[in-house]
Amino acid sequence: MRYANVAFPLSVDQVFTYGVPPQLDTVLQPGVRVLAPFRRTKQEGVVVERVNETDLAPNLIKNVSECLDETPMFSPDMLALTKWMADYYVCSWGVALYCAVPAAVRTQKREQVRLLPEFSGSLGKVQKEIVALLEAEGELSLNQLARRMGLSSQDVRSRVRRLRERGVVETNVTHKPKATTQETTVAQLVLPDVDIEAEIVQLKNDTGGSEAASLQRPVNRRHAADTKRAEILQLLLDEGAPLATADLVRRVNASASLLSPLERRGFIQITRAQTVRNPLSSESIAPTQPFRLNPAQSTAFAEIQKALTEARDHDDRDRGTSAASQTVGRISNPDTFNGAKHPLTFLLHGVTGSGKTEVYMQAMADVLESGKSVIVLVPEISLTPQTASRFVGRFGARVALLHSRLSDGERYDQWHRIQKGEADIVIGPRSAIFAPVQKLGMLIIDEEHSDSYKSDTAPRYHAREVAQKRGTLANCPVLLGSATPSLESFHRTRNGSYRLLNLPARVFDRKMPDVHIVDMRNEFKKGNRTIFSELLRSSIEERLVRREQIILFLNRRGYSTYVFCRTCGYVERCDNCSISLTYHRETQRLVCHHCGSKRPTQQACPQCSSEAIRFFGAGTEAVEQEVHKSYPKARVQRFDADSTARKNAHQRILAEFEQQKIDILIGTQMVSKGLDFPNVTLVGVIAADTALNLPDFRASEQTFSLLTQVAGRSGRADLEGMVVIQTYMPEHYSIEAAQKHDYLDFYAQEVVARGALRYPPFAHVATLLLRGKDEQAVIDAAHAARDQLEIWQTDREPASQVPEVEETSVEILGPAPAPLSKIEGKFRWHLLLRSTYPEKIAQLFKRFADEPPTIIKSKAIEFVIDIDPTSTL
DNA sequence: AGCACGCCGACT
DNA sequence: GTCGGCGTGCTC
Repeated sequence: MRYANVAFPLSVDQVFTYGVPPQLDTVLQPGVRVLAPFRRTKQEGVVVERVNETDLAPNLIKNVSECLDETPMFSPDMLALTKWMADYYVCSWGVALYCAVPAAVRTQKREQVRLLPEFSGSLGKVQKEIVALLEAEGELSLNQLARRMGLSSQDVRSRVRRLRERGVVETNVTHKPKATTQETTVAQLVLPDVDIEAEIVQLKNDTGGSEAASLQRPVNRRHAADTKRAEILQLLLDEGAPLATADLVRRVNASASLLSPLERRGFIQITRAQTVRNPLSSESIAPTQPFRLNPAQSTAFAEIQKALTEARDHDDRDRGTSAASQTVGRISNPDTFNGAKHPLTFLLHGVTGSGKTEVYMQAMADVLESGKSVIVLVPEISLTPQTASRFVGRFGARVALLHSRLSDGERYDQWHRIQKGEADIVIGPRSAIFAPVQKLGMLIIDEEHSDSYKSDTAPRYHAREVAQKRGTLANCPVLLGSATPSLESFHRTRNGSYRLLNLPARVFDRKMPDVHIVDMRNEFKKGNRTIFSELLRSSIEERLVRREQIILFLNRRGYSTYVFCRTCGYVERCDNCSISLTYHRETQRLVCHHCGSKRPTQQACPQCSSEAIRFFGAGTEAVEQEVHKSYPKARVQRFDADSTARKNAHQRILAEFEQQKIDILIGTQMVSKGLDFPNVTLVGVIAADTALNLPDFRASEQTFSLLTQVAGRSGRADLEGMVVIQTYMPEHYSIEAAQKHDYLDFYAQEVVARGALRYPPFAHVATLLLRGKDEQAVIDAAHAARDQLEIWQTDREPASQVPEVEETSVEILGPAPAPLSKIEGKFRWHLLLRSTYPEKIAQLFKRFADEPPTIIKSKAIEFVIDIDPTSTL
């Protein structure tokens, strides 16, 4: 194979053909990252295939300059997976590849600028500034120059280019990896244990002087040092392995200067060694044993186990055929991933508290036993120490935990640990679906309905769909779990593409909490103008008396959701976004929850100077205040993005709640998932219908799911739980179904609504969002986009027409202003595409991305393609 | 996506 | 004749 095709993370979906220098021939396997000459510079990309033929004229072909990996960073499966993503979600292969890898493994380009000895002639003002800076600092990178001068990097680049042409400066481009393996100094024992023990005794005896001796300070100090030395040796002895010196001195609380005498005297050796930055190693977590499964859990587990065994047998039979090579480049319908050939996806539908995690863990143990690995996805929000410790407690150091708080270095090390097979369980958020495990035995997605599995940047993939594809490629089962499955997933159990497993009851026969619906219209009629209904009030009082704990849920941060002038009707709005500002009492600021901009509150109306400015719409801060007012002695804590902003605040609050130092926890979404506190017997939902009123086709599903999840926090142990849901729409089916804990009832009603409107799961939808600062240009672009798509849609060449596919196989709706019509100063319009053939939508969008209407470029309009969006706001 | 190129008006 | 600023189009 003479050439290597390289994909770059550019927006153009195209591979580039390079020559292979002889010394790189063996190492340039598909999947390795390379540096290759690209335009004037070098660019990092990925070899996706080796080929013998090319249409290109030989003189146009350049050679790959450098190979960045000894072994491929992407396995054949991962190449196939990312290719599928590129086709399905409409992005370039290169972008999909780099989305599957942590940013920390990417090389970073730096362009250093250096002054040449002599230069003459006149220079422009900016150029003189550049020269002056370089004279002062010697050498600077382009980015540093840009920052120091407050210019855009393009501006600096063009200045530097001219300086370079005139021989004033020279530049030098380097490509360095962002994170690399870390080396630390470690200490290790070099003498046999007995000798060390003898020395420890020796050192201790020296210090064993009389009390009087301690009055003599120099002696005392030396003795203290000897004690520390003894401790150091003891620690190394106990550890039985080399220990980082930094760790060592920290743990015995000694100075590092004590080490070198020990080395000089030949007891220890101090060397540099590669270390793995493992964020788990410092935590000690109590091991847990498998529980005895109840009948429903056993049945579910048995089914999964059967599939695991079948997958294994299947593997043994077909070893050698690569699933990857068969599927590269084909667009697949997610509904057909698991055709008759691999009926491998399970939906574990278990009510809250039914012990889904235990089923996962026993299935995981089964996979590990066969020498394979498992990826477990959990929603980012529930990636807390509480979740982690459940898995770490069972599987210990085999777990690699990927979470957003990892440093680049930690992420890099975890990634390599997984790749080398040192960790065979990966737990992480949606991006963990790309973890480079070699022998994948199972994929688990907990809380599969969670919208955190949908990426909000290009490519806007859904981890559940990617998991389907990855499972098919690796021939391994996919296990989805939820108390409130997404409509799509449950629908697939009905049409036979998923297998349904049920856990209908809580473990240990615990009862589901009693859910009470309070119609807030009646409270208003009765003259109750406070946030709490009478029922919620009395229920809170009961719990406080009984010393049981309470969670109050409200899906809004801050104090009030809008600020309104009663005289003239003025509402405080964000200048950059089309939403009202939220008043935050704690910081005394009006905050935009979309762009984060803040401004001080006014005493009088900015428009009419009236002082009748009032706050409306309660947020968590208002609930907190109300609780303080009504129950001054209760210990209250808010748990939202504001109160957990500081480092570790998240963990600290949960720990205090667990230790019952907090009576009432007031929270947003953050309290809805995964929290498991036995003493919580009351959950109050302050306003159930905030989400219901959003103009979004998933509003009912969101509401049902949220209510069910929040309600599930109550009565998880021996104490019976109660839930109070306050609403203005008590008759809505998503609220009624949540009251009855009846998912099937909700599904039955929602599926009818979706069918009538041809929304998922009955059709695939996709959106094209156009945004820009010039409102008229955005509107024009949206219409141009619509017209263009319409033409391509009806104008297909006859050859490509499949008889049974109707001419209008893709419906194009809109354009219309997006419900959030302006965000961060950009106006937003969108189109909705709908079809039962997702590949048709992808084809249209692919063409749109390749040849967008001219107005998009000329008027600086950005466009965003979202396939299978989770919301259309 | 970068990033260089080339064009045009402003200024020396 | 140069500099600064910006739109245009290509990348093996």
